[in-house]
This record gives sequence, structure tokens and C-alpha cells, in this order.
Amino acid sequence: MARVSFREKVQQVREDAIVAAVNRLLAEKGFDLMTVDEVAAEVGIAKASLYRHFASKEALAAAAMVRVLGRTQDTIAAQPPQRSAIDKLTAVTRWAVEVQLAGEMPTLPSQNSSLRAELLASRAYTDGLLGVSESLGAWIVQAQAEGSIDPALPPEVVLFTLFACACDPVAGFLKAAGRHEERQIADWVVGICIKGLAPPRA
Amino acid sequence: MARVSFREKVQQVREDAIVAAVNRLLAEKGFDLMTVDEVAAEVGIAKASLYRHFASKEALAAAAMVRVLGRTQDTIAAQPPQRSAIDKLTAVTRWAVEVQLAGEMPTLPSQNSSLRAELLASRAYTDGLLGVSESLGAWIVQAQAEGSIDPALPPEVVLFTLFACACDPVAGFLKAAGRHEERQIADWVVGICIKGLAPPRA
DNA sequence: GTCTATAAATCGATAGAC
DNA sequence: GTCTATCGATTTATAGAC
Repeated sequence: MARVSFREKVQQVREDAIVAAVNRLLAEKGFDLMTVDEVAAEVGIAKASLYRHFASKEALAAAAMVRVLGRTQDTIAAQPPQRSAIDKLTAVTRWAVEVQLAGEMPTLPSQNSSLRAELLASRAYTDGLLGVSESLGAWIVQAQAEGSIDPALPPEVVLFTLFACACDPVAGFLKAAGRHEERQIADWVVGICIKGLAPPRA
Repeated sequence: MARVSFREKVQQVREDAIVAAVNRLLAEKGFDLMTVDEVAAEVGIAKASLYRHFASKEALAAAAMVRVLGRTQDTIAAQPPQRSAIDKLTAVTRWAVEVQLAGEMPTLPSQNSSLRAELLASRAYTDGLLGVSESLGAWIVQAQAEGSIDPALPPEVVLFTLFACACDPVAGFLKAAGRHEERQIADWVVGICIKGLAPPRA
């Protein structure tokens, strides 16, 4: 039992290294331009060994997405309970924008049937996505009840808007332009998004 | 001279058909998943004939982007002068979101060096982009002076935010979810974006 | 389990006939 | 100018040696 556990731990460490490499390459080049050869080279193993851990390129991408979803859940869980719903939502969104600014947010093409199929077939992915959506959804409803988000907006619209803010390359473009500090950019991007969701002034 | 002009017109019509097909396929599948064979098949000509009109796949994409930039300029020029700057900005953004909802907005990957290089080397593209940016930029400054956009935001941040709103797939996702009318979706998406840019409440 | 080598498929681009 | 046929490069995926 101990031997198996040890072997499994070694496996786990290696797969972590693989997924970390995939995450980096996915953030840098995106799914289509990332090649499996590059992943293997970055990890320092042969491509055939890679395919012993993951069945396909799509599975690699799915694992990277599960990883970032898990980190998102960690960030969600780390929010102090006494904080207001809108502050928690703002904090999580800001964390995501900072990951994006650090060049560590893996981006997937919204079109690509084989990839979407594999993602939706992965229980770990759908569970992760559902978990994040439910956690944020609860806060959204709460924030609407507290008057910090427009109650006229369907929660799914709010959720998609936050996702878009977290994934959009706008922050990266502003960083690349090089005229502003990263912190300032994050302030603007998140601030615009949150303010856009606020109730009308009336 | 008349013969040449006629031949040029025929060429023009054919190239328009090609670019329209590229625009559609770019909106449907994106650059990487669009194949040159598909474009040729959609237009109804052989691939070799395609390459007589456009030097490369990147040049095809560039032509499609120039086309949409031209349509944007047309929309900008069609705004009634008596309208306020923020109303003009809202109208143009809404037009873009509607194009996106109609599945006719070509999307390019933000990463892809060969494509970016070809785009930035195309005078027609850089001119078109500059023209749109300058037109919108003038309205942005005006809207800030009129108090409908937060003057603390650099105009480029506002511009990028509007571009992001116009290009983001959020509207398409909400449409795909099928729970809301297209018009309602456009209202929400554009409304959130514009409200996010408004000055702070006091 | 990891490596080298290669199969299998796809796609961009071009040559040459008409 | 357009078409058929094909090349050359790239990439995913796998077979077999060690």
C-alpha cells in the first residue's frame, strides 16, 4: 500500500509538472498553436511518455482548465465570510484579472468542436465549472438583494459578464502598450466591470 | 481603358465574394479552424484560383478585417451629428454587438505572430484601424468633457473596453443559451459596458 | 516507463495542363 | 484565369526497442 501510494505520488508530481507546462503554453500561445511536442520538450520528457499520462491534446487542455477552475475555487473559499457579496465578487474577479496580467490564464478558443466535446465529457471539468458558477451565483443573488448589483439583470448575465472580464485580453493589451502600471490596469478593468453591473442611479 | 475597367470590376466582384465567404467562416470557426479549401469551396472556385487573388491565408483574413473596419467607419459616418457623443458611441457599439449576435463578426486569435505581422504590414488594415480609433477617440474625449464618461479614464482604456464589448463572445453565449431575445441581450451587454464607463456617482 | 522512429492525416501552397 | 493533381511541411498519435 505504501509502495503504491509512493508511486502514485511520483505520478502526481509528474502530471502536475505536465499540467503546469500546458497551462503556461496555453496562456502564451493558445490551444491551436500549442503543440504536444512543445509540451513534452518543456516538461523534459518524450512525447510518447506524455501520451501515457493523457490520452489526447484535448485531455491536456482539459486538465489545465480543471486546474485553473480549482484555483478559482480556492480563491473563492479564501474570501473572508464577513465581507459583502459584492466585495467577494470583486476580489475574485480581480484575482482572475491579475492571473491574466501575469500571463498565466489559459485561454481556449470558444469554437473548436473536438475540444468542447472533450471538455464537456470530462466530469472534473463540468463539476469544477458548476462549482464555480454556483458559488459565484449565490454571491450574485446576494449582491442583488443588497442593492450592489442591478436586480433587473438575470444572474447568468452577471456571471457571464464576470467571466468575460476575467478572460478578456484587454488587460493584457493595456499591459503590452506599456503606458500604465499593472495595478492601475487591474483597477480600471475590474472597476469598469463592477460599476457596469451596478443598479441604475434613479 | 473601358475594357480594363470592366475586367477590374469583375475582379472586384469576385474578390468581394471571396472576402464575404472569409468573413462568414472567420465568424463561424475562427482563423485556425478555417481552411483555405473551405473558402474555395464556399466561393465555388478552385483553391489555386484563390491564391491568384490573395497571396496567403493571412492575407485573406486581413481582407476580411479591412472589410469589417470599413463597415464600422460607415456606421460611424452614419451617426446624426446632432446626437451626443455618448449616444453615438453607444449606437456604434450596439451595431457591433448586433453584428456579433448575427454571427457575422470575424474573430481573430490575439496570439498568432504570422497573422499579426501580416495585419500590421497591411496599409489598408492599419489605416482602417487608425481611422476607427481616431473617430471613436474624438467622441470619447467629447463624452468625457460632457460628463457621460469618467474623465479619469485614459481614452485608450475606454477605447479598448468598447472594442472588447464589440468583440466578446458573451453575447453569442447568451444567445446560444436561448433564454433571452437578441434585442434584450444587446441591451444588457451594451448597457453594462456603457454604464461601467460612466463617471463615479459623486 | 521512457525513448527513437514513424505512421497517418491535415493543410497551406504551387506546378502544369487547358 | 481556372482547374486537377501534388508537393512539402506540420502535427497528432503510436509501435517497438531498451
